[in-house]
Amino acid sequence: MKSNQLTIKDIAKSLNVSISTVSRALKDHPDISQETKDLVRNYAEKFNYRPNVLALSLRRQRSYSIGLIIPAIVHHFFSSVISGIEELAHKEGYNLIICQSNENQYREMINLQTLIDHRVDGILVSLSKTTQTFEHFSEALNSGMPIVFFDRVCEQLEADKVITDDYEGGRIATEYLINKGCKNIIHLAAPQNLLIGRERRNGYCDALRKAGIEVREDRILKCDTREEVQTLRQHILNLAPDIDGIFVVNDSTAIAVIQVLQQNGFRIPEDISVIGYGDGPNASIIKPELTTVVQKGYEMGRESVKLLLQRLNNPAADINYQTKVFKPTLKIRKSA
Amino acid sequence: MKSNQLTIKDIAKSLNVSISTVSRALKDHPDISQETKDLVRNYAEKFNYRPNVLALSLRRQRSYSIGLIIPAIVHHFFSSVISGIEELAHKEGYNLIICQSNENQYREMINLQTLIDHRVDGILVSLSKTTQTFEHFSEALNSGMPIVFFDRVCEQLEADKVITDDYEGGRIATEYLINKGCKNIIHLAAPQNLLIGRERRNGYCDALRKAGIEVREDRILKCDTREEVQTLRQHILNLAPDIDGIFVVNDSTAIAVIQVLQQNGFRIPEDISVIGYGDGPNASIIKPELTTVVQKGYEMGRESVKLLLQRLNNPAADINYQTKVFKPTLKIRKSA
DNA sequence: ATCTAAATTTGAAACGTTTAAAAATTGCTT
DNA sequence: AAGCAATTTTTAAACGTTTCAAATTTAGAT
Repeated sequence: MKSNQLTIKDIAKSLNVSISTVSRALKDHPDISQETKDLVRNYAEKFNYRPNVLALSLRRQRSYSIGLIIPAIVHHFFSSVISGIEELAHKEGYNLIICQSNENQYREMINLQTLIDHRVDGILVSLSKTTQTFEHFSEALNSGMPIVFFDRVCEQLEADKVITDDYEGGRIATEYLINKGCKNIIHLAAPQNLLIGRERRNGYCDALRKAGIEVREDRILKCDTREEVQTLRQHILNLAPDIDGIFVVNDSTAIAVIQVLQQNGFRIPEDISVIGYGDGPNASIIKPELTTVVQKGYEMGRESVKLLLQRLNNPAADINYQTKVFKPTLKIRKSA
Repeated sequence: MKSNQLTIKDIAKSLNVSISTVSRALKDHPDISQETKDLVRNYAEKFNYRPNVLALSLRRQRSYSIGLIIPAIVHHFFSSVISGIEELAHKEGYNLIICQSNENQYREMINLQTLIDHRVDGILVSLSKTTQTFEHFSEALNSGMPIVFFDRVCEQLEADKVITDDYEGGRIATEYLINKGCKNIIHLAAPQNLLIGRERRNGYCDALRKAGIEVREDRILKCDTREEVQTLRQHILNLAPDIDGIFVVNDSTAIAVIQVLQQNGFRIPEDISVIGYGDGPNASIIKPELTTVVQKGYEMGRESVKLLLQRLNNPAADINYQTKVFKPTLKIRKSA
């Protein structure tokens, strides 16, 4: 923040006109004579005047920046969401302030406060895994802050949302396994406080029921990271001889499972079929290549910004929250 | 930017004291009586007063935000750098404005201007692949904007830098191949306008020379993305029968090469050894697992912020730019 | 009671911008 | 040459803070 930046005031002094004349000349206000406009604009051009965005925001009561709270940047899904957000936001003249919650509710709350303090015009959020209460968000919403939730949303919060139909995702994955002839399918699930966790699981359960297969609680494991696969390694291996299909809540966990199984002599998909969720670049690196549910991160990012901008540009429409739902598809490769 | 946010002015009015008293009470200024302090602070607490960061920045002539220009968020290396940056920056009270250049010089220039317009206190940059001229940066530097370059830096620019010793990286990778008995080693290189591209290549060349192996131009291919591997597919396959080692400038390209070679009947590492660069999560998914040069993204991110903060907190030390160099190590797995 | 010093509070300017309203300038008409 | 309208420019307030300098209040000493 070097303050050797030229200001409107400097221009006014140099040119011996008033500050407001400069301001108006720069934005082509009809009151100003052509002569003066040229004078001011040439000077501004020549010395590379750039308005101070901070002052503008303060004056306008609008910052043209939007905040993002995201569990972790390093996951491919999230970073592709960010790409989509960044792309559209910048194109529309907004800049992005990104905060990571690191899957931690407390950090998430701090992040939210930071963004409010910075007077962002709106906020995009994907909930952390450990978030159990939502007052911080409902307070912000009540105070009038536009918030769009994406992917990891929460039912209780009335707000704009962008999601994939995770129930459907769980269903088509499980049905595919069933159609392949699998009879004993386990599910490695996300934490059940997350809606996406419950939905994918429900899709899985309903698909089984529809096929007349009993849903067994001992065949649903909470396991959604590589690390957890290591922790549950023995448990999974004990289960392995009795099962012929696994529906896993995300790709990297699915890959870790495949690796563990392969190391222990199980053949994928001959002995056990595995389906992941996400379709990141890893999916086509693992051998056998991973059959997985496609999640459109980039598009979801864009859509979230769209929804937010709609609300920003139309603050009248107080109510009428929208939920944009992406339909998941199954990318069939070799692992199932 | 809902303006129903409580201001210091509101508090002053409600409490029938002056604005400056409120301001001072809140920051525990010794002039203010304990009584008044309590009064003000209780009120502020009760109604959840939060200072307007925009106004603060304007007044202080310091925004406590730093800008980041990065080629692409979706690459694991860069997203782990971001993580490191975000972590430390937030901890130190700075917030982060992230811009993607998408490997495009023009976008990079726009990004830079945006950040300057936002009066960030300093900027972190990793150059885009297509950046050929550097006036935009030297101008910013000259005007006093602190800039730290990381990973993709440029020799001509005098500034703080954080890099890995890429020459060394190229050297140890190539030497390892030579020690394994490889005699015909090709190099898939990054664009040579990037310093990292030249350095890794030079490391490769020198290692060959030192071993008495002729350096052949036709054995150095510009090829640093999955897509380019597809484009050069036939060329690579034509070369393949005559070679026994490949040093590739990044992991994802290395993986793509392995896949192409395997599909065409070459065995890795028996027929051809392959070494990558980066050590992202993909490296241990591919079969055979990838031997690769380790790049510490998270740590480089943190170090960049550290350097920047040093400069921000010590604007006196005009000169004396620092370059922090990380020593690369080789992670030996199965592909070489 | 008055004075003085110390303690406390307030007013005003500043950061860089916009904009409503007032003021000054111009150019026609007569 | 005066009057008037139209054109152009300026003044001032505002956005939410901080902070210097000035003003006010308090309390102790006479």
